[in-house]
Amino acid sequence: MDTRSTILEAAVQIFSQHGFRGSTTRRIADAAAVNEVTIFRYFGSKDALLQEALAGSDVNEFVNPLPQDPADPAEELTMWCGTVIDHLRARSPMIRKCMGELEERPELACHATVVPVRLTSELTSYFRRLSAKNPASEEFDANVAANMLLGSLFHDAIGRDMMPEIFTTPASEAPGKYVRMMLRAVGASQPAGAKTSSIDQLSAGIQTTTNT
Amino acid sequence: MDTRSTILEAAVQIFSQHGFRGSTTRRIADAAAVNEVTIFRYFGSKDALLQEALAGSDVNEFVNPLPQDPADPAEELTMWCGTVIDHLRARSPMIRKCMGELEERPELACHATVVPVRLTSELTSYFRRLSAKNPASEEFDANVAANMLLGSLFHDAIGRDMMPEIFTTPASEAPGKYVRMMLRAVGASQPAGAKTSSIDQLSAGIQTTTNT
DNA sequence: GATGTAAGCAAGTGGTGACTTGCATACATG
DNA sequence: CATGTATGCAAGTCACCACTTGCTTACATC
Repeated sequence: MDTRSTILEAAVQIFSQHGFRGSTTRRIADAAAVNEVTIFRYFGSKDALLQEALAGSDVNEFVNPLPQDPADPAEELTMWCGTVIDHLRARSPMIRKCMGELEERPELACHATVVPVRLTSELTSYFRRLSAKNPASEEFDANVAANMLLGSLFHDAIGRDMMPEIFTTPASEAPGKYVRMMLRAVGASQPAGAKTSSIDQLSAGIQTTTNT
Repeated sequence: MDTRSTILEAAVQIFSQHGFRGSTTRRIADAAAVNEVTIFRYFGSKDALLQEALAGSDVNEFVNPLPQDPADPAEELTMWCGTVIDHLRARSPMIRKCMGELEERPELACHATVVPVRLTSELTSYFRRLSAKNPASEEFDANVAANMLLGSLFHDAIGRDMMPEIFTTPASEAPGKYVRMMLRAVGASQPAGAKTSSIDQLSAGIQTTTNT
């Protein structure tokens, strides 16, 4: 592995433990097992280093799209939320640090928002598709539903190690519970083919693929 | 106002803007309009000052209990959530800073948790009471419901200024929307006396105004 | 063998931060 | 008037931090 990326990785790791002010160039150099001077030769300044490090770190992108055509929402959403919450939990120290830097260094903090923003829009449109497929179910605001579900995941991922006592559900089962609760709220607690309210089980069940 | 509390207040304010490392004794002294030395005479060290300041700060105070006997859950919860979210929003910089300090200074960060912990237990037991009063409604996990609702409030209060674009509902209407969604999830979208379970949309539709 | 490049190492510079010391001032109380 | 207390002010100490400079080592390539 080359020196440059070693330093970048070390910077991310140190930043997520100590925040900006606590990420001294010496600490980063030690973590990367390089000489402190090398950092300045490559990046010029601590600011530039951290900027590049964080910008590149969210490139460990989150990809695990929700299906285009909701078939079994409970199953699909539970899976997806499980992956999302794992992602968030793995990065919770980093996320906390970014939030703490919001006022003083917004250009760093914004790196923590790109994934959530994408997740929200993806989940919102999934809920919209779900609602379109279930026209007889109650009307609901897809964006509100998405924000609530993602809010629950955030709260769990970030809050569980700060306040373990408020979560009576074990971490592994939590996503499933959030999903089931939310599906009841939007009136889709049954698989999308079956129907809970009035008339058109058949049409929704039959109309298999619009295209993708 | 006496010097001591002036300093404590300034410390809280500076901390919520700059976090621990950014809260230099000089900055705090300037904000309090006292000499830097005075800080050390009163508190001995920066650590001790901030410890005392956060312990005494009003992040720890929230009083606005939910009614013992749920009468109109939508109304009561919306009111309560509105107050909670206002509380959180007003303190969001401070909360973010505390979360950022979790790894390095847990004894400071814990001050941000005492209110949420109390809120969760209060809301959980409200949901339990609600469920007991509505025995025919679907079973649900009161703690999960409470965590989801509070998670949504947190997400909104803390996330809205980081990612305004993901919230399509204006801040003022958000709590009401979260509450209505959650009440549908727990099968209590009607006032606690009425019932919604599977079949009786009609009764729900007809029963125009319980009161509001 | 000559040259270029990547990196280490030692030392230094200027700034800042926590905390101390010593002294001066103001005010209140006996 | 004398004494104590609360605060200000100037200066200093020691440590750390971002960043620089100058020199050296190791290796690879021509």
